[in-house]
Amino acid sequence: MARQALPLIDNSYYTIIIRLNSITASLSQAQQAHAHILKTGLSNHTYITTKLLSLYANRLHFSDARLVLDSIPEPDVFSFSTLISACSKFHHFGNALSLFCRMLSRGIFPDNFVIPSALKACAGLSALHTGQQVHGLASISGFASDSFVQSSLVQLYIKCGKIGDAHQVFDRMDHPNVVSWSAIVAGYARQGYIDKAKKLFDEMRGSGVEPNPVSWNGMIAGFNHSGFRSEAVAMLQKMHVQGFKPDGTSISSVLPAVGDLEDLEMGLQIHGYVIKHGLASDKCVISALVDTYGKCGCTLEMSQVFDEMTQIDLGSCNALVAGLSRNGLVDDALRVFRQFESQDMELNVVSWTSVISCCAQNGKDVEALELFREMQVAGVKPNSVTIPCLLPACANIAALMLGKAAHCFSLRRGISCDVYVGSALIDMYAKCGRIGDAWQCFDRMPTRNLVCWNAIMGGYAMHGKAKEAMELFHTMQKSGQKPDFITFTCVLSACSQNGLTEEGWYYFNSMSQLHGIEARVEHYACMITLLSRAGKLEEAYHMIREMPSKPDACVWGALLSSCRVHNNLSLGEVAAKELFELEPNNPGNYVLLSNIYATKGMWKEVDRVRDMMKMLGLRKNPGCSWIEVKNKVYTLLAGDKSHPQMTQIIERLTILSWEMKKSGYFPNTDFVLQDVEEQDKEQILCGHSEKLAIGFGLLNTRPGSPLRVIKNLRICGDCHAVIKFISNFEGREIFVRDTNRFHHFKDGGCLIATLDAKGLSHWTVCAEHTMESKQNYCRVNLKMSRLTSTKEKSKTPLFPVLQTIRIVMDGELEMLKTRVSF
DNA sequence: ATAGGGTTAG
Repeated sequence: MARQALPLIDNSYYTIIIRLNSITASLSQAQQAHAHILKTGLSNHTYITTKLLSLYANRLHFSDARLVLDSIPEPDVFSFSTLISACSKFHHFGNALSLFCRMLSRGIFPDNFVIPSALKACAGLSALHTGQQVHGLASISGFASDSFVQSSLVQLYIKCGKIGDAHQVFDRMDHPNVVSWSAIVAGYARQGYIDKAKKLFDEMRGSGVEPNPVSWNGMIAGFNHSGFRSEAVAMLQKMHVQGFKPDGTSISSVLPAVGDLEDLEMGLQIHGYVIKHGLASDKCVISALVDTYGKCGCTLEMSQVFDEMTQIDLGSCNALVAGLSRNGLVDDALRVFRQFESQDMELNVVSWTSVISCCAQNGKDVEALELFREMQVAGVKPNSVTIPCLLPACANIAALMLGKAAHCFSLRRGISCDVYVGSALIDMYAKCGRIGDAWQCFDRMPTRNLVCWNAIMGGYAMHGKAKEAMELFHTMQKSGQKPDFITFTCVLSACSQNGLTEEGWYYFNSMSQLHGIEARVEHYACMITLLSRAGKLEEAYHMIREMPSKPDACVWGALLSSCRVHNNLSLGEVAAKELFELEPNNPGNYVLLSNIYATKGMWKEVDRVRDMMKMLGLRKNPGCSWIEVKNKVYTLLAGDKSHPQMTQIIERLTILSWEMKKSGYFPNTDFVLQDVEEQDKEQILCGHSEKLAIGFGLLNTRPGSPLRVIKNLRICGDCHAVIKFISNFEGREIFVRDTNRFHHFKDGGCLIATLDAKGLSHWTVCAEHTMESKQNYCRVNLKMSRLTSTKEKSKTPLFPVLQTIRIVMDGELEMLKTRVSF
């Protein structure tokens, strides 16, 4: 489209151009000029209007720019290009592409300036397919050999992970300049092709193009990104040796690698370099330093770097929160976070995700969900990192509905294919008893990494589906994915739950022989469980003795649990003695031992264990009876003895107890009552013991409907027997999960299977705890929540959901209170 | 008028 001829003499025309050119910052100047242009009728001049459009666009006033563009009677490629490139420049990629399409649809032919802008937008959106179409367009338009176009194509393909395609374009370039060289080299480094990257780096020099600091930094960042940490550090050293001065970017690219390597020495050296070269004013360098010290466990140095910072920077604040959380200083992390919040800092998605992840990783599941709600209220949008941080919290408290909402959110945001999101979803569904949904998530993933495979295998193992887990193990290998030690933990735990001794041994041995993976404590724990469940207690004990590393609580716990099942006193005492050392505050161990004594009628010893617990301040009552359970219920309900269900509950418990005794369960001992804090009445009521919870569940669900018990605790022998008995007696399926401790989980009789989804109200008994903070068990909180019926579900909005969920949860408590008011 | 490198959350 030819531009309009300039008027010969038109003062206002030149005046306005001079004026437009002189506008530097102020938007109001642009608006004034705009008004003037409209007034003088100069808006027909494409050159002027395009200039104006550029003013608006480069001040991020896209809507005004768009208005101007639309007002141009015959816009040319230059007008469109101006706006499209501004959109791309400021990351408004969607706008850029829609404008590009509009341009094409108006029959305006693209030029070699607009195509790179469009390609940049495609790269920004990782829109490979659209990018390929633009590539095609560039080819038929004869711009495929334009070096800017080629360079943009290289960028696009690298961004979309198509390094091969990027290289093809690159190869066709006549004389790639340092920019293109750097891009392709960084692309290879980022994808983890370190040898290829190094080779190209040398080739670049060979072809007479000298790398500049950007080229070096690209390599360092690329290596770091693909997990080649030592390579990244080595690259920095090489850069330094060869006389290139590492700048702030080099330092902030290499520091994460230094932190991951926990190479404090290197960190200190780099810190020295930073001070010496005046890089301490660089925000990224500071936040990376905070992060590095945090990763090296130097919280003092970390705080020092943070405090010395002259200007507060969000990145460093986030790094500080993460560093505190990483070093177990959860309360400090939360306090610091709240402090930043109260200072009116513009917290971003990283800030919120850090603190959510901090809670979720430290047993504060409910807090994590509450923070997620606050995040939504604050108007910060969760992303593909937030969701996998949140999902474990959902899984731990079996908040299936919220987990599903997070799933819907991921689908809508198009992040459900992300390997982290997908793996977290698989895990969440599996832990909420929905192995079918977990499988669907897995099945629909377009790309899977090891984490995904492990998640689904772990899920099947958790559900006692050993056959499926083993099949997946082989499918995975066929697909070329190599197993790691977690894979073997999943497979072995699947075997151990199903008594597959032979298979267990096979996988255990093949681990080091075929895959070069040394057996860790958790693998031994699986084998110990497998052997001891099969009654081969001596063999299990022998294996513990032969273990290369020090057996941990899981190992001894597996033995003790089975000793309780088989009532093997001598080995039980050995295991208990070890456990009392390793986990002096875990009441379950004392209970298991005292149960063995009780079975043998050794009441003196039972008393001795009781005394030990009393001395340690462990509020547990080993070997207490159903009578005591009943008394407990009375005490709890003291405020309202006339509750309509009270009598029924007591009756039910009495009948069950009687029937159990009659059927020969527990000839000598009675049930274990899980003791909890008096002040948390609803918690006591909800999860005082599996037996109570199941009792309530039996009472409040339709006969025959499945129940599930979700526990994060080691389930001791008696509880197993209760569950086993009730499932037979009531003809109900009772699903039990013991998070993260597959090998302690499930005795022969406990079924684990999928819950039905017929909209029945299920009771979910959640024991929330898990944190074994290094050595000791923390306090155990038991919780109960109810999964809503299908009807209720449909009323619940998806996202943002937490507010609703909270209300539902509180509502549940209300409901509980009215049912069994306390 | 267009182009390559950075921190913090999994």
